[in-house]
Formats: sequence, structure tokens, C-alpha cells
Amino acid sequence: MPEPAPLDPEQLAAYFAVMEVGSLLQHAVEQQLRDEGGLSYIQFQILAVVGESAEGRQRMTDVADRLVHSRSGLTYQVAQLAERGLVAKESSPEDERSVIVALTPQGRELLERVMAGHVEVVRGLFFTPLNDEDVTALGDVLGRVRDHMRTVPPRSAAPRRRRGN
Amino acid sequence: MPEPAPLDPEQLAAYFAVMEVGSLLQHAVEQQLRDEGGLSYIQFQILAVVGESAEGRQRMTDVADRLVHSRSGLTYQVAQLAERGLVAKESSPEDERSVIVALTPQGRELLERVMAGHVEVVRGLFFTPLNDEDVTALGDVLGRVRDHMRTVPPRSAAPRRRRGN
DNA sequence: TATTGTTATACTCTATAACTATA
DNA sequence: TATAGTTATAGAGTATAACAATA
Repeated sequence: MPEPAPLDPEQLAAYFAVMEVGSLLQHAVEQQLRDEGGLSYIQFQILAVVGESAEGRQRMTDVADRLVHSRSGLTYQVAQLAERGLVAKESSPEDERSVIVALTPQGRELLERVMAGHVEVVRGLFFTPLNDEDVTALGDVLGRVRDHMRTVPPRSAAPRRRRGN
Repeated sequence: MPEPAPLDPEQLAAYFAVMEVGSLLQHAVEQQLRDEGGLSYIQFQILAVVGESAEGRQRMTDVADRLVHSRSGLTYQVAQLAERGLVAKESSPEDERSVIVALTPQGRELLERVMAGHVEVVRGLFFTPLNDEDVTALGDVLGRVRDHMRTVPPRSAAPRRRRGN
């Protein structure tokens, strides 16, 4: 294998910027969610993903796939949310193996309450220094990167079909 | 306080894209660092920040400030690295309170070895779908966001001068 | 008094592997 | 045999607060 060429300065700047912005934004958002709703970012994401679906109901597996979680990690987080009465677990009539996560009224209420502050943080921190063109450009370029990332195999080379998750 | 306007679809797309790209990229990079060097991302960053300075030496506080770490978290991570002989802790001649983190030869060697794979992952995952203009645009826009983020107070309103960190 | 750093502690989160049950 | 999910367990990381020492 030949020496990989180093990244040029512009590439490095872009890479570091993405990582730092993502990290700082996540930090800020986490604090707001913790303060205003006692939620971690992942818990918030679970509520959001479930709440955004048609009737506030999603299969465990579908939530896990979307949030990159390990199955057991999702089981843990959903248990935390269920303990607070924010979601309820139901069995699926179609597939006895499946578990459905359903947003409770309290869950929806908390989600809506917390979302307001969330939007404010994101707007203040992220969008303030940007104009419409910047936003469009960002969405376009990063959207392409995201699509590419979703395509590329996890670089564990082998497709990895065995052993769940 | 008036209802905050929700983010428009373009803004949402950009926000989600940043978070997802950052998260996926971090995941991929973490796996490579773990596999090839037994390093967490933060440990890698510590080595990189220290190694990038003039003589491979940095004060604890300066490293912590740059990596958003709590002091105690940095103490912990530096201890991990020191146990493996990748860094050494030295006292500062100028300020008896300070502790200097210095990259050892083994630390530098590992950093260089791991950096190759790191660059490959970033290139393959992040830069493949982008042309030069995209990269420039990204660096410009996200650079502005980052600068803005560094400026804005942590939204805990109060300047927070008391109590370290 | 403010700053630098460490320690103890408690907690959250994550991942792995073994396991059950349904398809 | 593959898929959906849980459990037990163990480990890594983080934050807080109390502390010691130097500026």
C-alpha cells in the first residue's frame, strides 16, 4: 500500500470545521435538553423519531437502525424513557417478535416543550452567521456527503451478515 | 417570550446534515483509531494537539481549553496515555502550578502511524463525493459558524467567571 | 483571591455475548 | 436458520465537588 497523500490545507480546514461545529453544537444542545427536559441527546432523538412517524409509533429495530444504536443500547434508553412515562412499549399484532415504541401524551408534551428551546439554540448558534445561500450550499454539500456515507460499507470490508448488528 | 419560529425546511436539512455527518464521521474514525492504535478519539486529539505544538509540549490547561474537556477529564485521559508511555508529564520551570504534557518518541511514532489510516478514512468517507469548490465552500461557511460559536457565551447567560472550567 | 491540577465518587452510556421467542 | 429483543455484565468516559499548592 502506497503512502496516502496527506490532506491539503483546505481539506483539513473543512474536516476540522465539520468536527468542531458538530461537537460544539451537540454540546450546546445537550445542555439545553438536560436543563429543560432532563433528556440526553439520544433520548431526545428517540422521542423525535418516534413522534415524527405517522401515529407516534415505531418498531424498536427501525428506531435503532436510524439512530446507529446497538440493540441493547436502545433497549436501555427506551427503558429510561418508559420509566418516566414518556413512551410505552406495545406488542405488534403483525409480528409477535416486534416491540412497538409509542409516544405517550406526556412524551409528546415534553417533546414539544423542549423543541422550542432546541430550535432557539440551533438558530442562535448555527444559523445566525449564515445567509440563505450559505444554508442552501451547506445542505447541498453535506447532504451529498451524508448520502455517500450511508452507502459506503463500514470499512470492516466484509459485509458482515452474521451475528446481529 | 414569543413563540420561536420553527426552522424552515432548508435550515432543518442543513442542521440535520451537519449533525449526522459529524456523528457518522466520528464513528468511523473512532473505529479506525481503536483498531489501529487502541486510541479513543479524544486520546488521538490530545496526541495531535500536543504533537502539533512547537516541541511537542503543551500545558494541561491549554489542551483542556482547546478540547472542551473538563479538567478532571483531561487528567484522566492524560493518565491513560502516560500509562502507555505515549506522553510524559513534566513540571514547568516558569509556573510551578502548571503541568506540561510532552509527547514521547513512542507517542509520536504511534501518532504518525495512526494518522495515515485516519487520513484515508476521512478522505474516503468525506472527500470522495466533493470537488474543490465544495471543499472551499464548506471550509468557508463552517469556519464562520465555528468562529461564531466560539464567541457566543455558553448561553448560561451569565458570563460565568467563577468556579474553574 | 484566582488559577492549576488532582482525587474521590457517582453516574451515564455503550458494547458484547448469551439467551428466548417468533418467522 | 434468521430476525427481534432482552439481560447480565463489564468497561470507558464524564462531571462535580472538595482539596492542595502556587501566583
